[in-house]
Amino acid sequence: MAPVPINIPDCTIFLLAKAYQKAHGQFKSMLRPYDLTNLQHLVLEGLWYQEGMTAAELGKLLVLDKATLSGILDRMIESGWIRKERDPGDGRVFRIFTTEKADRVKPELIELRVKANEELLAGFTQEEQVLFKRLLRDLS
Amino acid sequence: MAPVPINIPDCTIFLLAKAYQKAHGQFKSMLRPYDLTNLQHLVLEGLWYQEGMTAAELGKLLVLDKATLSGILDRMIESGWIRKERDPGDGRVFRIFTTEKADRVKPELIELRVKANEELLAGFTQEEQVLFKRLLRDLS
DNA sequence: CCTATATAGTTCGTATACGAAGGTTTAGCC
DNA sequence: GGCTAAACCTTCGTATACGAACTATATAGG
Repeated sequence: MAPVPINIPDCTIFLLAKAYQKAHGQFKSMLRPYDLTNLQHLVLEGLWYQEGMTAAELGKLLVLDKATLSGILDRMIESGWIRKERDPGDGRVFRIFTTEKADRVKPELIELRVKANEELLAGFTQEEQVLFKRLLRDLS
Repeated sequence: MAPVPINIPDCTIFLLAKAYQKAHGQFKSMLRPYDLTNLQHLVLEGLWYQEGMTAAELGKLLVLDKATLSGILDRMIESGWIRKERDPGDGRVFRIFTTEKADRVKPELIELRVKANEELLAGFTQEEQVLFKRLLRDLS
């Protein structure tokens, strides 16, 4: 990832986009050995937090559009990371579960995410790290 | 945009992705009246900074993949925002220029970007704004 | 019981992203 | 001069994103 050019206007939106691009790219390459995309990994983390969520609940938790999520879930079923079950009580709803294939690598993947975050924040002091996360959360 | 759920793991990459998603979405809706996407607007800003750049130079300035840029430029030519000219000296190169259509709305668009940034940072103090931008720049 | 409305998901269209492969043109080197 | 490597750009394949339209199912009211 090339450094952000110095001569770009003082644009926070641009800086944010490039910071995201960099973090996303770094984690993406760490996930390559698992044949998982960033979003697919995020879905697994969401399901490990709470198994059996509906697609709508998962989308709310991960702040993903239902149209986006629909395709991601399809591909993850295709590749055997998750499975879908119709809700017995509500015919509109699917409940999503991780498969054994996913659960086998769960500790590795969580460790990987922790490491990716550490690397990303490696240049910051503890105070800066805490502050950075607060600012990201509190953005208008 | 829904608020970031409290119960998501302490993941900076996720926070960064969602902060970007929010900023991107807000600016996107501000650009809708102009029939410009965020990236198309960014290309215009880049060209106003320096007209006649090659696609490669523009990609470097804006930190965009050349494959991504190729499609964006095509659509912007199609919709009349920019034009391409073969470099007389180097047959491999295209130089990109804004059109009159773009230059007519230049002041509005720049004003719009400034406003979008202000809104995004509205909840922060001056010190926090400066710090936030520094942290985004210095991310590993 | 039946209709009006709301909710859950899918599908479609358009625009990013980006790795990889391919085509063209230039440049370096013997 | 001719060949190889490098630079510039396009194209292809896959995966997001997300608004909008559509289907299927629930639920609320009368």
